[in-house]
Amino acid sequence: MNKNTFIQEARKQQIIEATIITLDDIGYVKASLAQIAKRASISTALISYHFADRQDLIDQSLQALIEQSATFILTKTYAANDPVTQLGNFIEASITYQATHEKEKAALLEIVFNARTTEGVPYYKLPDDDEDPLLKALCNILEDGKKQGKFFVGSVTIMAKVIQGAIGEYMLIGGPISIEAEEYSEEVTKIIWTAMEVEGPKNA
Amino acid sequence: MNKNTFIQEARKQQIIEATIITLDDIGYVKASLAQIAKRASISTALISYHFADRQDLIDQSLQALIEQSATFILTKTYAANDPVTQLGNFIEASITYQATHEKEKAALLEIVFNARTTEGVPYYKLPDDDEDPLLKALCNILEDGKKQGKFFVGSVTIMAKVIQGAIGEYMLIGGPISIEAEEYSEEVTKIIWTAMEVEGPKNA
DNA sequence: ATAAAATTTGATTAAGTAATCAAAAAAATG
DNA sequence: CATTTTTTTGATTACTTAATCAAATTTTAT
Repeated sequence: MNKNTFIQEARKQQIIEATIITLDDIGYVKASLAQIAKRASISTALISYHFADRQDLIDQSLQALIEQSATFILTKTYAANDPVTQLGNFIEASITYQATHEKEKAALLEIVFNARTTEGVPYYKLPDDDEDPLLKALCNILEDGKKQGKFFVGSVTIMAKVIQGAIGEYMLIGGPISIEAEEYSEEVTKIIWTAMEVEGPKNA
Repeated sequence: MNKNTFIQEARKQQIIEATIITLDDIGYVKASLAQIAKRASISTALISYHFADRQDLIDQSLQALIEQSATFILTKTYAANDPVTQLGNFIEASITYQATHEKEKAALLEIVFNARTTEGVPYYKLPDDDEDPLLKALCNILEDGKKQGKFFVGSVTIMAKVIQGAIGEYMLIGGPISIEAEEYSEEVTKIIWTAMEVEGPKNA
């Protein structure tokens, strides 16, 4: 039952990886079970054996993608203790993750903008506020900085959205990347700090 | 040939409208010709008569959506002459458009994040810089303000992305809208002006 | 009104879809 | 080594898809 679960878990992981590759490769619309199976070098029936249905596979892939990116970003974020540095870390890590995880970034986009609940509600319209650990962390950092008198913010919620937007926008720069990740994240950090009138190290 | 074109054009317009409604309704994946035809109360073959293929229909719908929003936003933007007000107008008009054109907003998202070129390149990865009239206008405004010594901007390109990101983020707030359009656009304008050290009327 | 042209439809086609299932293969168990 | 359990497959299922086309309808022109 132990090793058994390991093997099962390994195969599920393999199928999820193939799903991510397929989504990046040909997009959500054409990412059929057949296409995913081909990339995993298995039969389509095996996917059905390990996952309840296509929706289930997509959902588990999404969950894996979210967890992976959140771990990466939050680890780097909380390497510091003060909100000013944390914010800089958060922005930099978010951009870096995208730049170094092309496939995962694309797959995440494909799922979020295509999948819908059984009731037909698109995932991107679901209230992310409660669930999204990244948004939560970002809001906490902003609240902290505000309390400590380091940030001057009107609405924390809206400032968080603006930061998320700036990060998200980098996702959409495709093909031959015209703006380097480092340049972009430094400049965005500078902009956000200025907007909050931070006397930061990069903002002098 | 004159009235003829009118009728043809009217039908095409009707089909494009049905496409937008369908995309908003059930999403790109399920927006088949049959579903679109049903909503237009016509046969599927009639769609094929007026459009080369599904891709063509989607492309023409996208073009219509882009033109409509660009006209709306740019008209309001250039009601003013100075870059500071223009920027405020641009942000406000962009948010307002989304808030008042739910269906069009959703349809645009569905197309941009789903459609791909024949070579398989997703539309959102296409280099928008050259074509997108909104980005072009935004960059011009920022350049103007910079030249006139009213904006302090490091990289105009990146500042434009940040603004676009803040606007785009509002698109993704779905369901029971937690933030009012007016509040959001005013706060964003304030943030961006502060980031560029603008002494604006709303920024005192 | 009649002929010609444009528009619209219903039926059909060929291809692809997710999911199921009995049977084969592999692995784990005693 | 034999047998039970888990894993995997190939074939089949019922269904949806975009696109085509001859025939019917409507519109336009004469």
